[in-house]
Amino acid sequence: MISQKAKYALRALAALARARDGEPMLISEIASRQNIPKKFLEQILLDLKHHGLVLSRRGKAGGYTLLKPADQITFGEVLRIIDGPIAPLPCLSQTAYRRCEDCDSEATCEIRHVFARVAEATRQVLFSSTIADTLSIPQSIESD
Amino acid sequence: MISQKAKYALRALAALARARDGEPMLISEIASRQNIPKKFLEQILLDLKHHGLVLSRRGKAGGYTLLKPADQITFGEVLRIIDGPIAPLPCLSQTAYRRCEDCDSEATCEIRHVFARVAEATRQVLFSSTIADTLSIPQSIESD
DNA sequence: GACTTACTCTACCTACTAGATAGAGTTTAG
DNA sequence: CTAAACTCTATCTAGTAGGTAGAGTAAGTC
Repeated sequence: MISQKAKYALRALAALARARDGEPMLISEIASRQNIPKKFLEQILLDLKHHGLVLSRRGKAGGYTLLKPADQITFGEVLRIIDGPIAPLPCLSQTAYRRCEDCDSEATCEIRHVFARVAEATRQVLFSSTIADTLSIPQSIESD
Repeated sequence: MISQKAKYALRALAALARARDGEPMLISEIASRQNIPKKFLEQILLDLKHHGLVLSRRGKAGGYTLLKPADQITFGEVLRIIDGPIAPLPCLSQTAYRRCEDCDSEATCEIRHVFARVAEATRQVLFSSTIADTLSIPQSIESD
């Protein structure tokens, strides 16, 4: 299961991708549109900003905008920022490799092979899916 | 990431699959061979027993044995028992479906599609891999 | 240049879970 | 009847998820 935080992050980016060109979007607007606790969303957006996915402006007429085109932000990179490694075992992570403490050796680990295939399959989907893909989902009509 | 507990469970089953035909294997033997805390392993095996994967005998000459052939125990079913749902979102779980609280509707959820593909890809691997697959991994030689 | 709006940052809180440990109880073989 | 071995319930500790609070800072606007 991915975390609630990761879901919020992806949905927030999806909301930004729908924003009219270049117009910054308020945290509070994203929060209400996407049903995300505002103060929690602040943290998430800040995190995404620190990782170069979005850009912010303070003060009046401030808000957030995407820093990269939506089709260049993959689900995989967002999940890595928010939830950490994609791999199901630490010894299979590309970005945060760690030896399994209790494992004698990776060559003789009986379960590593299977999970390597899981990791590969998962990455295949996550890094070929982008925020742009969320734009094709019809949104419920809401009075403006 | 899968839990440590799930790793232990899979490795314990792998150990049982290597046991000489029908011979029950002691918890303590599995624990020492696989480097698993014994008391923790007890709980895990008990859990697997309650789910019909293994069989136990108490008393002298007791121990654990597989209840099904190794090639009929999939990684997926073990993970479900120990870690719960395979799906990355509650609304995509086959065995523990739950609506996402913060989601307006599943039809308009912008991220569900992508994770449905992740779930499918993951299941494909996990339910086609069995404990029998672990038998092909060479084990380090250890003096008996 | 004060006011207001809106992002920024740090701290904190509560409930839950992972990962384990402890120990009394029960079954079986011999 | 006793020793071996599984069974069950309780408990513990550290860490994390998910969220809240509030003071601080920057960017307009009148």
